Amino acid sequence: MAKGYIDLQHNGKAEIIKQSFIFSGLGRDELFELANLAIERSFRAGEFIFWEGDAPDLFYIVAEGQVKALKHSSSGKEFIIAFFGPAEIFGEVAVFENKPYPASSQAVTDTRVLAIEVKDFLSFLASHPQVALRIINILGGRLREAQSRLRDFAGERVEQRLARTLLMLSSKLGPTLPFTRQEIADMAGTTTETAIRFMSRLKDGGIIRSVRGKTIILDENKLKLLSEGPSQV
Amino acid sequence: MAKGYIDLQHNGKAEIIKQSFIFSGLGRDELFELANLAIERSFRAGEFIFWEGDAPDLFYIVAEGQVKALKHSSSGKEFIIAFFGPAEIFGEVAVFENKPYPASSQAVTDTRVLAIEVKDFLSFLASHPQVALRIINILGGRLREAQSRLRDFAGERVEQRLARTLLMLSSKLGPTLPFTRQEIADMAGTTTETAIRFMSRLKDGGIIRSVRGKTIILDENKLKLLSEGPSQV
DNA sequence: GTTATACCATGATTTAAATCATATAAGCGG
DNA sequence: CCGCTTATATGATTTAAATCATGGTATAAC
Repeated sequence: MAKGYIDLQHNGKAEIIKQSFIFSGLGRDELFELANLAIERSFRAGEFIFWEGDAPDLFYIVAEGQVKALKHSSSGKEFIIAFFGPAEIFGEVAVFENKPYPASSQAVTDTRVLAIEVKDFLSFLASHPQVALRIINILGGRLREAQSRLRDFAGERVEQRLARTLLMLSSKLGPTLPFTRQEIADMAGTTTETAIRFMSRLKDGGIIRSVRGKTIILDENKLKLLSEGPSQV
Repeated sequence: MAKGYIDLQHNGKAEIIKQSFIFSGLGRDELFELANLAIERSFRAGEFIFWEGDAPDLFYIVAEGQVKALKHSSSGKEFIIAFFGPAEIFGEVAVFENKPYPASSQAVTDTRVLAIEVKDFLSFLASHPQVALRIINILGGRLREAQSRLRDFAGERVEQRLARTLLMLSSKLGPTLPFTRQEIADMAGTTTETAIRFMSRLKDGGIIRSVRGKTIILDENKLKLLSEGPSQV
């Protein structure tokens, strides 16, 4: 096989790996080392990458597309933990504890991911402590946000939860949010109808504009006021 | 100061540090190095160790007593994220991101803690990668549990949430739980009255026995059945 | 181009849990 | 030992959000 061809393939994976926060400080040789370990996989929109409860044998990075992590209640109701875009790691909670994946991961759009065998990844980590520190940073951020959402679910009304969900999504993705009302409802822990009513009020108030399956936030400051809870006069 | 006296003091701190999961693999010299860095502080029951939003300058380990991490809703309602007992680290979410503490920490009982300056701790981490891997393990476990609770809050009824809260506490502390109905309610995201009604039903059903401020779980299997959600006939 | 499905929308009704009210008992502090 | 505070308990009422029902439109699939 022509060397040029191999290098191109490796260069593609290395480029994605380099964009990932936890690896962005690595040198060229280390990036290629990881690229050698990484397998690329493709999934159609709607396909599951792994299921909650599966054995955690692979560590994942999104190369292209969008992935959501989700759990189900005892009655089958879907709850969306997070969305992941290009260069983001996912499935990481299970991997370091050697316990089953705590959530399922599903491709929202047609998606390509890089997968690294856990044993290979842990070996790599052992000799690259700066990557471990980056992972601590990522996990800390995710734990901070999870705690914030827990507090919201325990003690805030549904419209605050919805407003905060929109703000969190826009801080991550920008003002254009590619989500249906049902997906927004599943992240905020409410029903589709409740999310529809709330979003309609935002449209009427000039806070958002939306077309089917996509929401554009026009007035983030008003949304922030809504997220702060009932006004205390 | 007599050397024997210094060693006794160091040995006390080193002993606590050694019991902490993240440090349990360290050698004697490393434990003493950390003990040198650690400051001991005492708090009376009810005192706050730090507040949500404070700058994250210290990393903490419980030496003796019990600490709770808590947040407040926009209406001031208290939500308990977790309890920490001897040898457990806390305040760690903020420290690795250099962002404010996301929750307050309060001594539940009279409590002694060890505090390490963040800059000293990060230096220590940089040269002890096995500690970083342990921290990843701890953060992963906490994130897994936070995601599970998020799913519960979003989609389960209050009695499932209460039953799961009791099961989670007992898996950590054993069958005797030193919590009031209000503390259990604050962890499960409900009101004190709702928790009281639920616990009274458990008493009537022979599942628990309780005395003021303390609950003993008698039948964990029945509690598990209750936690599984409404029976689907 | 047509049909089916998914998404958005609105209204009416139900319900789980919160809220409010009140009472009793246990434990702590002086 | 007494008084006060906190914790547990029960009942009635309210309410926020879920549920159910129905309809319209846009988009995708055939």
